Amino acid sequence: MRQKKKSEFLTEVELEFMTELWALGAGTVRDILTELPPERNLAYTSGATILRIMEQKGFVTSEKQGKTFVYKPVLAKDAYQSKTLRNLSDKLFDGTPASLVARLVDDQGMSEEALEEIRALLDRRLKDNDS
Amino acid sequence: MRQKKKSEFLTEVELEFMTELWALGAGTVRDILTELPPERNLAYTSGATILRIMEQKGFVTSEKQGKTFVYKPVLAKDAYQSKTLRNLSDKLFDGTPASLVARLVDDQGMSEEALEEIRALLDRRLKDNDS
DNA sequence: TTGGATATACAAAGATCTTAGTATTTACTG
DNA sequence: CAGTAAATACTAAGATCTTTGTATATCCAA
Repeated sequence: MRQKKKSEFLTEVELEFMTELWALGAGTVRDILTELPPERNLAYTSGATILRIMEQKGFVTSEKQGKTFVYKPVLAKDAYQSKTLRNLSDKLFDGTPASLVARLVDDQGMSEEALEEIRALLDRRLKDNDS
Repeated sequence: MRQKKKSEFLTEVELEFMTELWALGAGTVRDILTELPPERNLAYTSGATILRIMEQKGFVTSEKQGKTFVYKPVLAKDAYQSKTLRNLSDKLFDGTPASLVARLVDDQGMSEEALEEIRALLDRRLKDNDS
């Protein structure tokens, strides 16, 4: 018997839509379709269906303004990023976030500034924990 | 018309199998099923099907030993980790890996040890860049 | 107030994913 | 050499994902 799996993570297309919603703060089907790249020719009804499903799954809420639904993300982008990283760390990095960073730092073209920035962030964070 | 999309990334179950293959170096259907958690009651034929599909997709190669196929990852775990991080960075972190690390480090669920480890990693990397 | 444009509701087609069953092949063992 | 255990090959059911069409509702302007 298959479990009715609670979909915790956004699908490819859902992430595409959510990214626009996060940027806009909130928006209608039309708003989002307008933001998508022009070569992404998606029928209006497709967009509407995607958002309706996202609402069913609990990723967004909607509020009717006139005849139109305005959709809003339930989870802030930050929170979803964290959640995703935790999952990735568990599934692909043996649950040790340090190894994830190691991989990133090893082969990503990260600028020295970026590295310094992150170290500063870590220093601040570790100091906070001490206090 | 839907594009025949080349599946670049492992699905959930494929990752589960590939994780065992990476740990084993190489293995048969039986090997992998043995490594899976006991509560994961998967029929033998299911495992065989999954690996056959993974081979079709180019994730593994096989070599027959006696009557049995031995499967081997095409991509090393390191390489797949990198690929995944690049994708995640693009799709969810505006293409800036630094913001990915920042989010990870900000995450409350992270132990002090892990943070120290990451800082050490950055220190080492920054020192290397100086030299 | 009625016609047109735009939005929603619903059904569903076709793809992929996950899982397993049935039939066939293969190798060993008595 | 025949029988059995185990592997492979193939088919397919049922779930989810992506996309769209059709029907209906809603608002605004002439």
